[in-house]
Amino acid sequence: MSNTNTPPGPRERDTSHITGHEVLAGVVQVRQGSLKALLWQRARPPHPNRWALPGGRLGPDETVESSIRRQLAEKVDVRELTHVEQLAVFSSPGRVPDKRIVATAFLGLIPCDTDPELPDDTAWHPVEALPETAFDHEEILLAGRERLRSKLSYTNIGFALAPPKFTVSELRDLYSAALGYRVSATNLQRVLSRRGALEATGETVAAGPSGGRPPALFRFTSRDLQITDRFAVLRPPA
Amino acid sequence: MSNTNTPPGPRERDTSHITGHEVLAGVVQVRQGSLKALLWQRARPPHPNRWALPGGRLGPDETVESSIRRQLAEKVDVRELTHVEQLAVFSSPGRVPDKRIVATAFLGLIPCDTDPELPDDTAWHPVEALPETAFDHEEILLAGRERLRSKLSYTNIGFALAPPKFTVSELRDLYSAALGYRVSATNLQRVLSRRGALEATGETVAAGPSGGRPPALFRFTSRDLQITDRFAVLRPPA
DNA sequence: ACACGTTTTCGATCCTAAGACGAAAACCCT
DNA sequence: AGGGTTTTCGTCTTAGGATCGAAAACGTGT
Repeated sequence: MSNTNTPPGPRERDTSHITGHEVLAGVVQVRQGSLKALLWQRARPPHPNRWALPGGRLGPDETVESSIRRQLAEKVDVRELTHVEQLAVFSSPGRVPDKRIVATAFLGLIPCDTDPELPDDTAWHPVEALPETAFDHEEILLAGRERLRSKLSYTNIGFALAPPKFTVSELRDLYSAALGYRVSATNLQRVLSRRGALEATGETVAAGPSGGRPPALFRFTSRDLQITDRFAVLRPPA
Repeated sequence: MSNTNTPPGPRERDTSHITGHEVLAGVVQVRQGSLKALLWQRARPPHPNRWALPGGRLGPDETVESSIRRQLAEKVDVRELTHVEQLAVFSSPGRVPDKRIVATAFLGLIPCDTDPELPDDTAWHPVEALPETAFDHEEILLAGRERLRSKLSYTNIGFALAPPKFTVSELRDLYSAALGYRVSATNLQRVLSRRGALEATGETVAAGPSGGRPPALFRFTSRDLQITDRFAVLRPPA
C-alpha cells in the first residue's frame, strides 16, 4: 500500500482524476485613496457578467509563476508588476461548475503612479466594495489583501505599491489605504528608516496649495523583498 | 483576447495541457534531539531506491487539504498529526520525468511524544542530513523547515511539536532542535508566557538522576495556531 | 510687510518586550 | 551537613515603536 501514492511511471491506469490547473492573481493597486483590484467582466457562462480575476490555464511548459506572468501580460504591462507572490491553492471540487479545476492563486502589486491601459472588459474595483464576483475569486482576493496587510508590517513590501520617489505624507496615505486605518506619518517615517528600508533623496518638492513646509522626497533603498530580521524572536547566537 | 484566459465552459477545445496534480507533505518531528522527516523509499522507477515524501494523486472529490490528510493516513495515524498547512506549489515542468505533475506541498507536524508505527519502506531521516531524495522533495522539505522555523518565532506553533505537558527544559530542547541553535530556557519561558501561549499546570515532576530542582510542568494554552499580534508593527487604533 | 494658519520634519520622552545575567530555590548524592 | 545540579525568578540592559510637542518652511489675508 505504500506504493499507491507515487507519481506513477510511464504506464498509467487511472486518468479519471487528472484535473485542470489554472493560475489566478489578485492584482491590487492603491488609487484614489483606496485599495483597488483588477477584475474583468465575464461575457460567457459560467457566471456571465460577474467579475473575475485575471489568469488562465497553466500551459504545458510553464511553472505557475511564469504562467501567471504570461497571463497578466495580456491585461497590464508586465513591467508595471512590481511584485508577484504565491498565495495559496484553492481546490474545492465545486469551485468551478462542471469541471475540476485547481487554482494556484497569486498576489500581484502595481505601484500607484502607473495607470495601465486596460482591455474594455477590465476595470479597477475597490476591494472593500467588490461587485459580484465569479467562482471563489472574492475569497482569493481577500486572502491576498490579508497577505499584503501583514507583509506591510514586517517587510519593505511598500516599495511595490509606491512610486520611485514620494513624500512621507504620500507614503502614509498609501499605507493607510492598503491597511484600512490611518497610520502616523511620523512613525512610518521612523520605523521604515530605522529598518534601513527608507532613505531621503535630498530633493524637496513645492508645498501644496494650502501652504506648509515643502516635503522632502524619499525612496525605498531596495526593490527586493526584505524581511525585518528582528522578527526572529528567539534569535540565533549573533 | 480577454476571454482566452477563462475557466472554459462545457465545450472544451484544448485539453493538451491538463496536468496531473499531486499533494506532498513534509512531515517532521523532533526525535533524539534533532528534526526528523518522514520519508519512504521508492521501489519502482522513476528514482528507484530514493527517498520520497508521502503523498499522492489528488482525487476527484477532494480538496488538496483533505487529500493530503487521506494520503498521510496510510503512513501515520491521522490523530497524531497536530498541524498541517499549505506550503507552496511546485510546478517545474521537469520536476517529474515523462509526466507533468504539479504538486501542492504541505508541512505536517507530529508531537515528539508519539512514535507512529510506520510501513516497512518508511523511516525517519534527519533533515540536516537527508539521504538521496526523489524529484524535488528535498527542496520541498527544506522549504517546510524554513516555514516551521519562522513560525516558531511568531506563533504558538510549538504546541504541535510538544507533548501535552512538558518541562521548560524539554521545550527548550525541542525548540533548539527545530531551530538549529540553542535557545535560552529562561527567555523561552518568559516570551511564551508573556504572549499567553504557555501556562503552568501546577504539577511538578521528580528531578533527574543528577539532582536539581524538580521542574514544573507546563502546557500550551491553545492547540490552535495563534499569531503574535505585536507583529502588526504599524498598529491599528486599538 | 507681518501675523497667522498649515504642513512637514525633527527631537525628546515614554512604554513595552526581549536578551543577558546572576541569585535563590529545590532537589540529588555522598 | 555540605557540595553539585537543575530549575526558577528577579533585575538590569537594550532596542524598537508610540506619543507628544517644538521647530522649520511655506502659503494667505490684512
